[in-house]
Amino acid sequence: MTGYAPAEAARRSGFSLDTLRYYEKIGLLADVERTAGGQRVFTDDDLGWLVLFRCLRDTGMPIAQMRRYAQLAREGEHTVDERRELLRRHAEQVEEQMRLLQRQYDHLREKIRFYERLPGR
Amino acid sequence: MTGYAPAEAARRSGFSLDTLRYYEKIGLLADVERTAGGQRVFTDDDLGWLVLFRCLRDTGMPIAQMRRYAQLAREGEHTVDERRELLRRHAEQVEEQMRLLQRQYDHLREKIRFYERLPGR
DNA sequence: CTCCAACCTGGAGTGCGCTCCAGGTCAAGG
DNA sequence: CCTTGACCTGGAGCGCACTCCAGGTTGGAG
Repeated sequence: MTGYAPAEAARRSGFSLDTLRYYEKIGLLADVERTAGGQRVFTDDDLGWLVLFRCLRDTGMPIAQMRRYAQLAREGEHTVDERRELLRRHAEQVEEQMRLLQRQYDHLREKIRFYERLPGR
Repeated sequence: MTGYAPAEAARRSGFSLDTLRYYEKIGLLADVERTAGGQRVFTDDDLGWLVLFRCLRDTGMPIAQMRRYAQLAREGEHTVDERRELLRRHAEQVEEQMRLLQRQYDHLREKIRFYERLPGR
């Protein structure tokens, strides 16, 4: 029964304390356990969710969509198809994002080459 | 002497009219020509800048830095070294961004594989 | 038991990059 | 000339994802 204090959860997940509270407030992270006194105790499961949120956030998924995913997961087994499809559609968008980024990176490198070939240094 | 009306410039650059005006207002795009009556006329040169801004924006450069670059370019030849370095530093950040995106994309694909391997469909 | 760093809440504030609006002006086709 | 759609300005507003704050509570070390 591992439990992490807020500061520890923040350190492990890379999110700030405020962000963890925010994620709970908007219903991304649900039912975070509390001590008798009301202080949060994060479980390994919570940490797992945070790792996923980081992945989705870093790949540009809007919070509303992450919330939808989390919501579906909470509804149980019968939503697995929808969850899988949601992730697949997102993955496609990430692929598009990567292609665009690569393309613009190539432009950028060419622009830099232009500067490097400039006469007089 | 090609000149483009605002709507045409927007179409060609992919930026909205409002964004074009905004870019001029904040000093990204300087000295856009006008008709006698005050309406903007975009040149091929302006369009070139817009293509660059799109590249930089799509690769995540903040507007303040784009403005700095544009400022340097306007100051003349003696800023080429600084401009090149600015672009190089940015390119490095884009590389880092691409690595992160790839890493998180891999996580995402693995998560999707998890769903695909799920027993019972 | 005391202390104090870490935690709590609700709500306001921030930064970014646009986007929209009202109320007027311009200019090209008919 | 007249119409009308594209354009102008200054400034307010928006959506997102946090981030910060005040004022109070908790809980483990000593």
